[in-house]
Order: sequence, then C-alpha cells, then structure tokens
Amino acid sequence: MPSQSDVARLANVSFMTVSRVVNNDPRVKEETRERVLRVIREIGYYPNAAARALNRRKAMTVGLVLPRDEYVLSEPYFTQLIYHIERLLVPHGYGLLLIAGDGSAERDVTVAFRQRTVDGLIVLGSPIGDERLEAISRNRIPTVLMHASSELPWISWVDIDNEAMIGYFLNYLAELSHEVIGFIAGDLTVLDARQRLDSFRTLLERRGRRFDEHLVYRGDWSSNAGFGAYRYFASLEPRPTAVISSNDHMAIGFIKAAHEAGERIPDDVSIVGIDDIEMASFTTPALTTMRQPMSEIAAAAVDSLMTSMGRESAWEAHTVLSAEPVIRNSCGPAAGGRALPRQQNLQTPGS
Amino acid sequence: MPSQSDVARLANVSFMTVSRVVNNDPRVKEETRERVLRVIREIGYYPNAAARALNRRKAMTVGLVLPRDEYVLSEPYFTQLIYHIERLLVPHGYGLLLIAGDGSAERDVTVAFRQRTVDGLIVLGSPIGDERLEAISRNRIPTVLMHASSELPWISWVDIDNEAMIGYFLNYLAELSHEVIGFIAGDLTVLDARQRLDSFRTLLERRGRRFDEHLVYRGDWSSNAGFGAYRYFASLEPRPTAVISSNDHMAIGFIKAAHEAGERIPDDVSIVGIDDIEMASFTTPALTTMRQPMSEIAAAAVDSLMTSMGRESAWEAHTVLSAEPVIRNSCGPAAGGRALPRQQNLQTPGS
DNA sequence: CTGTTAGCGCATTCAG
DNA sequence: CTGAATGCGCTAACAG
Repeated sequence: MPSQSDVARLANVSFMTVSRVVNNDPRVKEETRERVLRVIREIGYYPNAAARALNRRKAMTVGLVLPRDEYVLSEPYFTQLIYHIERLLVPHGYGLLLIAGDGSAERDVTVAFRQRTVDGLIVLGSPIGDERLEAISRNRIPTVLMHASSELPWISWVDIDNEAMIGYFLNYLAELSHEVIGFIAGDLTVLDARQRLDSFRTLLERRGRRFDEHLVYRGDWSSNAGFGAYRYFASLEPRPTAVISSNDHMAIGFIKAAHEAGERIPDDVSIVGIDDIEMASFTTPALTTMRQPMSEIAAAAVDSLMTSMGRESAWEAHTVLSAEPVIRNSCGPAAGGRALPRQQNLQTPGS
Repeated sequence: MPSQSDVARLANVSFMTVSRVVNNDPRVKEETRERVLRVIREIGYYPNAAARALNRRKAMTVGLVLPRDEYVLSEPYFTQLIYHIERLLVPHGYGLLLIAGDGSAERDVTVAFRQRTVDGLIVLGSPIGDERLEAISRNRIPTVLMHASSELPWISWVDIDNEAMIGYFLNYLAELSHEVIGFIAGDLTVLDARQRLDSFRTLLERRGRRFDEHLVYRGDWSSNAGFGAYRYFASLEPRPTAVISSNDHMAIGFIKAAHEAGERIPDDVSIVGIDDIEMASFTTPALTTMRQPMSEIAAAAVDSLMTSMGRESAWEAHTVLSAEPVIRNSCGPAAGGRALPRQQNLQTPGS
C-alpha cells in the first residue's frame, strides 16, 4: 500500500509537498500540484487515516450511541435518523461509528472518546437521569443528545416540541366534541414519554378540565401495549371517546384490538398517534398522527456537534423543533356530537 | 490525555512494560503488572487507537455498507441486523463504521479500506450485477455480503434459503386447495427478490402446474406496491385465491386494499408474507409469514468476516440459512375447498 | 514555493 | 523478565 514517500519519489518532490497537495495547501506551484496529483491517481494513493489521526489528534469520527433497548432500535424512526446523520456527516469529512450500549454504562460511552476513536458523540434517546450523561460531561466530550435534554455542559440537545403536539391534538379532539380523552403513555423512563404525559396533564388542567389518573394507560411504546390499552379503556366508566397514543406503534395495537372486539374506528372511538411511521397510512382506518421533521432534527444535531467539536471550552446548544400534524381518518366526532372532522392537511396514502 | 510514558514514569518502569501489560503479554512479573494496572486506573489511561492502528496496520474496525436505497433502510429488518452485528463484533475488539453509498459506487466502498479506516466490509443487500463487488474483489477487501451472493474471491456471503421458503408456502397453500396462486415480487434488482420469483416459477412447474406471467405482480417491497397488487389481482380472470408476497410490507398493503374493497381475509383471498416484521402480528387478520433467523445470519456473517480478515490470501465462505414459518390467520381454504388450515407452529401475538 | 527536522503513541525486534 | 532502539505515515514548525 503506497505512502506519501512513494508518491514523492515518483513525482520528484519531497513527501512534504505531497502532504501539502493532499491537504489543499495553496502554496504549491500549480504545475507541481498537477504532477503530484497525477502520480497519486496512477498508483492509487490514499492517505492513511490512522497516521493522520495520530498526528492531528482528531479521529474525524463521531460515535453514535444507540438506545440500550433492542425494541426501540427496531423503530424505523431511528433508522431514518441514522441515515440522515450519516449523510450530513460525510461532507464534513466525518465518519460515523456505531456504539451500542449493552455493557457497563459509563465505560461504553466514554471509552471510544478516551481512546481517541471518536471526537464527539451523538446519543439517541437517553433515559431520564441517565448516569452516562454525567460521565460524558465530566469527560468533556462534545455531545449532542437527540430526543432528550440535559443542563450539563458540553451536552447539546435537539428535541421536538412535545407540548405543542399534545396541545394540537387536544384542540383537535375538542373541536370534535370529545370530552373524555384517554392517554397512552410511552416508557416513562424516556424523557419524551414523560413530557408528553406531563403536557397532557398540564394542558388539560389549563383548560379547566380535571385530569384523571385513570385515563392514563402506561405503555412501553410497543404495539402490544396499545393492545392492552384498548382493553383497559373499554372497561372504564365513563369510557373515553378518544385516545391519544404517545406513538404510532401503540396506536396501531389499539386499532387492532378494537377490530378484534368488533368495534369501528372512528365511529366507536377515535385514536391518534405520533411519529407517522410508514405503517400509519396502512392501518384501517389510516391513522391521524404527527410527522417529525427527521432531516431537520438530524441537521440541527450535526450542526451543534460540529461547532461543539470545534471549540476548546464547553459549549452547548438547545434546539426545539415542531412536528407537523397529519390528519387522516382515525378521528371522528364524539358519539352524539355534531361537530365535523376538520380536514386540514389531508393526507392520503400515496397509491 | 495520558500516554504510555506517563504511566511508565509513575510506575517506575519503561513504557515498554506498560505496553506489555496493556496487551496482556504474559512475560511480565505479576507484581509489576499490578503496579502498572493500578497507575493505569488511577490516571485513567486509555491506549490511543490511532497510534495502535498505525503500528499494527489494523484499524480494528469493520465498515457496514448500507443499501443505497433510503426505503430499504427503513426496514426494521435491517436495524435488527445492524444491532446484532455490532453486538457480535465488540467481543472481537472490532468497531462498526457506517458507510452509506450515495456517491460514486466504487469510491464509497473502497476508500475506507484504502485509507485503512476499516479492515473489512459487511455489505447489506447489494443489487444484482453490483459493480461495487467487482471493485471490492479487485482491492482484495475481506468482505461478507448479506442477502446476496457472488462468486468473486474475497467475498463471502450469507443468505436465506429463498427456494425453501417459497416451497413451503406452495405446499401449504396446496393443502388448502388453492389452485390459482398470485405472486408479488420485490424489487427485481435485488437478488432475494429474483430468487423468490424464480423459485415460484420453478417449483410451480416442477409440480406440473403451468406458470403464468399474469400471476406475477412486480412490486418494490413497499406497502404501496401491495396495495397495487391487490387491485391488479382483483381484476384478473381467473382470479387468484391466494397470494404469496415477497415481503410483509407488501402483504400488509394488500390486506389494507382488501379491507378498503370490503373483502375479508382469508375468506375471500389468502395472503402470506416474508420477514415477520413486528407489524405482521398486528394486521387484521394476523399475517402468516416467515421469520428469518436474524441473530444466526449476523453470527454467520461476523464469523466469515473474522476468518477472512485473519487470512493473507483470498478466502470466502458461503452460508445458506433457513427461515421458519409463522402460521397465523391470513390463510384459509380456497373458496369451495374443503381442506382445513394446517395449524402447525401456531403463533399468536403476545398479549 | 519547497525541503528538513521532529514527534504524534505505540509495538516489533533485538539486547540485556 | 525488562529495556533501548526503531519506524508505522503523516503534519506542524521552521528553514531555505
């Protein structure tokens, strides 16, 4: 495998000149540059990443810390995020290293940085009170958190506006005359899950309605949980006429359970989800939900991380982005109500 | 950030001894080793990955080449594979670097290796006649292909037994007295898609039934394609009483379309999928499908890659694994038939 | 504009 | 069992 010296010899220059050409240093005569470039192409020279990293003290790699939970990982949601992150990192010259966190909390997350394998971290969906964050901050690792937040230095984050989403649905369902609204929570160790639930409670009270613990079903993001939620709500008195699910998977489980029970959606009960996964337009009826701005989320994360890695002292940015409602057919007027569904942003499954 | 020399000084040894301790070289006095280890822990020393890589000429990193297609990537299927691969790589001391292939074919795939950023490659679902494979082989990059195959040296692969899957379904549907069977193909630039279609044709003919082009709908793996397939088959005369879909997504689109048309599954038409994605147990009715042995596939891939990377000269292994049928409720006897559904491997959605 | 010197942190080879 | 010398391939800092 050829090195700079090989190129240098064949081009009749010192290897220093080769280095300059490779790094686009302007102070090289055009003629020499071209000669060197030609040799480089001819013998197929590529700079050795390890030597570069050693010298520059920069690995040009970002670590992607995956949720510990195998289940969460199987969300297409995360895959899309990963896809966008990688795409945005490449133009900056950075690579993306996967780090799954099944071992000891602190070690996993810290080691890659201490070994200088990565220059910074992107953490996907860290749980509340995650000890890893403390370790990250202590080690002064430039980091951006996605779908979570933190006040620690060195830790930037980008999240979606959970309160706005819940607020939107609450309005929407109110216009459809729903009075009793159930809520399916996600795994409450996850910040987004908690924020959604808290928003539900707070916003309800702000409207002067009383918040009833019984109207909350604690799920874990899985379709199965939505299944359980249906049964639970069906047994309630008074029974909710509409349900807000903290994600689409659970909403889909809910719909499935309703079908099996012989009920019709939205005639018998309305349901909304969050995420707009592909399957959401393929349920019967198609699910009303919120679409998250994936590529913006990824872009904000990469931006924050880049400037954070470029600085010497602690720095962090906090970004909140809003989701976009996707109104389909899983909501209707409350039984006995006369309101009509508001058909804005009508979205049909392409076909 | 401390280096070996720092540890050496504090432990009153030469940095060479530190190196030996770090690499578990047995020829170090137990007492010295412990002293060194203590210092290492105290000052939080971690070996510098770049220096190591430079010296050993090994990056201890594997590149994961993702499908170019954003759609395919959103399959939870791939995420699971990634998860398992990472998990299996870590014990070997290897990291996993993501490589998305949106740029020029050869460059993308080759560069990381030529730069010595990765020691080998795992390629997910390469299309038929992929020029990248030729480039990989030419560069003598130890590589394992997943869900594809190739005869090129240096390229190992692991795939599932597509013919066996189709054969199983053909038997199963025959027992249910289905005579006219439709087939929804995946994106035919993908080897698995083609193998499934070819098996369908071949096995049908082997049974002495004639293969009819009209009974094949060419999809692209998406739910939308399944939607279109339903409409297509509904217009056919004679109309198929059962349909084999090349993946679950398309099967789910098919089911959705059937619902919208007011038909019942499996009474009016039977359908099977492949993959057993999570959603497959949450359709109405729950989908009969094939579950792929994810962790075995990943294990076979990692194994092959490891031995391939450990060798000097070309080496490759070819592995074929079989999928496991998951019989749920989307198939019934052909209209007018008297056969009963064979209830083996009965699988209910947990709940 | 180009070359020389030095060293990034580690592991291999050879001496003790 | 331990240490000294050497070089992996590259770039920063300083000559020329």
